[in-house]
Amino acid sequence: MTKPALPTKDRLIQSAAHLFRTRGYHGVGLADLLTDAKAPKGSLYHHFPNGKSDLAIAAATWASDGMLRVIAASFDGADTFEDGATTLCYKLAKLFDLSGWDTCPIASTLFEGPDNTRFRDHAKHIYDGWIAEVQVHAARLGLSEEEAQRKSERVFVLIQGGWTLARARHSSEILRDLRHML
Amino acid sequence: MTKPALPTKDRLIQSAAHLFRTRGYHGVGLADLLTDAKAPKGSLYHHFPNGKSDLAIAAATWASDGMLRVIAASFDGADTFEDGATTLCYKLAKLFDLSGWDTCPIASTLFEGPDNTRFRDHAKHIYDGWIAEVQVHAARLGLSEEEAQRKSERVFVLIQGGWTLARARHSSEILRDLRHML
DNA sequence: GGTCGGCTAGACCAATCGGTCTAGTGCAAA
DNA sequence: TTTGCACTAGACCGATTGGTCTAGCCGACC
Repeated sequence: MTKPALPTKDRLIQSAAHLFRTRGYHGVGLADLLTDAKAPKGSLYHHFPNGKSDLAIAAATWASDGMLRVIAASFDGADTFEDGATTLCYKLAKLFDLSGWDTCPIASTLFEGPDNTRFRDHAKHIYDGWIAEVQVHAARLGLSEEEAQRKSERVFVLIQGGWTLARARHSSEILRDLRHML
Repeated sequence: MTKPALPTKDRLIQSAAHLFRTRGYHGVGLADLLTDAKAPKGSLYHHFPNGKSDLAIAAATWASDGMLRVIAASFDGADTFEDGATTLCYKLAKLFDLSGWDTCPIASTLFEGPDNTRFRDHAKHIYDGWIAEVQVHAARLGLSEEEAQRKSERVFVLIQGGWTLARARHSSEILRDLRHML
């Protein structure tokens, strides 16, 4: 579960991303976190002066960067918007199976934090970033600006909802079926 | 926030549903719960021998029953499936605004509990119940069985994803826009 | 009137929570 | 070699956690 080659800060971020995703922000104690990351408490508060909440923000950002890469990879070789979106659904289905059927890493981390406005603002920022990324590809693939916006929001909504249902069912099938709802 | 007329058990369930929805299962302590419900600890463990986890299941069930009523009310007077689904979107948008922009009560309660299989199985059961309810109305309104299944799953996915985005944005607009994605 | 059981009431508990603080390590620049 | 700083290490803290347990209230039935 741990990667001894990585620097402490990165190990903390990745452990946090993983644990928050599976058990939620409040469901993870510092003890679990530090054990998983093989780091002492002092290191946590050195790298993240505000402790758990700072770490949660960093973990969500890190997870979001990964998602942005998946979106880019899905659309980069695509000929049409539908092709790209379909590839994205398949990639996420595979990711879902590999991850052990966890929740959306952003929602599980940022939707229940103590410092509500800061967490929620960050979630909004991250989600808007995903939609914007899809939108860029939509525009590049020939959609009008208005169409690009509408369709990228729809892709986000479908994926978010599909992921939730997939988690409840322990099956990635619905994620692949999303391609028929584009 | 509390309804002194209601019996203790119901007050506990409704307080739990409300608090779990806003802060998540682990984000709510028994102390908050009991204060909000104006009940002593003894009553909790009398009505729910397994404590917090039993209460969470009951609260999710109660919230789900409300959702089933909203679905039924939306489709009952509808002439077409699209009409019913559109009404549902509007009703949920209004509910979202009234609720103070909370999360889906099922996801926030059941997706991070300690006893993972029991909680997740219950979430699946509830979600499948919602989809089944929509499906019944779809069939009644003339859709073929296969179409009814596909469209009811789609409605669920859209609502679930839309709700998440609405929460991040603190705006119910996207929920109303879902009608264009049906 | 007595008693029995559903329910309330909250003191109490060990365990765990997030966070602070001091001491020490090890590398890099002077 | 010495100094300084980024970082590690974990003991320690008060507060809070979920849960147990005993005592007693109070209305219903005998």
